[in-house]
Amino acid sequence: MTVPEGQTKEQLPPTRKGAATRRRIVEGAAREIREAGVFALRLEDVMARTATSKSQLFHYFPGGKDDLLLAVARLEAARVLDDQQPELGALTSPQAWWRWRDKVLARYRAQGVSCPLHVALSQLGTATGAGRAVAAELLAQWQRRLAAGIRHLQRDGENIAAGLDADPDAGLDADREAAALLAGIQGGVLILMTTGSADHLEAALDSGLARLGLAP
Amino acid sequence: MTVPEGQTKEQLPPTRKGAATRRRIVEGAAREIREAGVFALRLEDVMARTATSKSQLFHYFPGGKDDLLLAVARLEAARVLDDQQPELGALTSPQAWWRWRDKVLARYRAQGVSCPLHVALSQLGTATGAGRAVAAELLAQWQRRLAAGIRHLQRDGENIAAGLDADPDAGLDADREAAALLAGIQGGVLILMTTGSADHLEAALDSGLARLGLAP
DNA sequence: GGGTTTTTGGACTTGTGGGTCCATTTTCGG
DNA sequence: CCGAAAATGGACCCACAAGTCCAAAAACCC
Repeated sequence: MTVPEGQTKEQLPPTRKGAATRRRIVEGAAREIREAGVFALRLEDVMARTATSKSQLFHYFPGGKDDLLLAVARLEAARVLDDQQPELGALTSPQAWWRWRDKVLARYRAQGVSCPLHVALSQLGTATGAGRAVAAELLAQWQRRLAAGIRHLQRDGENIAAGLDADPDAGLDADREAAALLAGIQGGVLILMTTGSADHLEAALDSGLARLGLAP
Repeated sequence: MTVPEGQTKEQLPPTRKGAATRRRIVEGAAREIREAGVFALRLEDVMARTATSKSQLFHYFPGGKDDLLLAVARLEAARVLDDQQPELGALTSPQAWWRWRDKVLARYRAQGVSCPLHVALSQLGTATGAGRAVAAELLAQWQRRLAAGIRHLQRDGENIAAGLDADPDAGLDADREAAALLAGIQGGVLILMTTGSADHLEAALDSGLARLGLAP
């Protein structure tokens, strides 16, 4: 109802060749954005890089540029979680948590000042709603896994410190803490994007883990 | 050196009338953005709303749209800190911290899904560097005040709990904790912008304050 | 009050890059 | 191997808002 135009449907091409072309276009656009930024992104560039014609672009992305951008956003969103695996999927020990922390930090340090997902989303004109949905879904999944990891920590803490009461994170609401940690990460990345320094991201991660009772 | 074109200089009009016009334009553009978003922002709209002509726009903002956007960003950046006063300037007691927390939360809840500053910055084409500078300066000031507040808390803690060692925040690096807290806020706002829910912002704030030893 | 600078009006240019169309070729199912 | 559906090439369009210009009016300074 709130999506009057735009082509939000994932439309998978029926033929093998078509699917390949579509993939090529999306990946090419993604690389283009990573290298040159979204501002510079013209359909022509994508055409040149992926050796396709305009008719193909509009064939696979009837909604035009927004549609393509949305596909790129989906790709990049998937990559965000993938890049944190396998740790994010199995935050079952303090060691796993720290490995995860290091991976996140390294990933965003390497990515540097330009976040393809954030920037793709920000350029979405008409299909803003759909873009938000992609981002929201990513955040939800991310948070879910963090919360699972926190609960794991809490269970282990209970077993080990049964009888004692020194466990720092026993009384915490796992979802809420996951939300706070996720917010810290997002903010850290945002600040990294504007200042070029990952200090805030690192501080947020370390502060968050400390709060969960994980000492460096 | 890295600013080849663009008009980064603040150029204050020499005459009274000129200054007024310039202000009118910036404020009109800011309102326009708040109401309709940046995507919708056309110079014509600004002209209509502020009763100015194109020559005026380019007279006061030789760099064109980017230049204007930058001015809006500066305005909104100033507003961000102002809206947190007077608490942010005097985080000298737990009560002040909590009042500040409430104010931040209320401010961003009211602002809702669209952050004028963030969105103005994101639309800056050429003058991206200058935009980053504005954002970086805002973050730096913000963090400085948080850090000052944390140090205050630590000093008070020492006095009160002299001899004891139960003070939770005594050993913390104030700047680092301020950085983490700021990251949480930024991330919370970012998430608010994409999901419409302020839960993350609230979680980040509460988690951050708890870490500073401030119980609700 | 006169000369200079600033401010303002508004018509005109521009060019760019997104979007449309149709003809041709290729793929694919049976 | 044939006919339908899908994929592709590339010419064309064109809206549209950013940016330019010059001349008239107002403000300022002494």
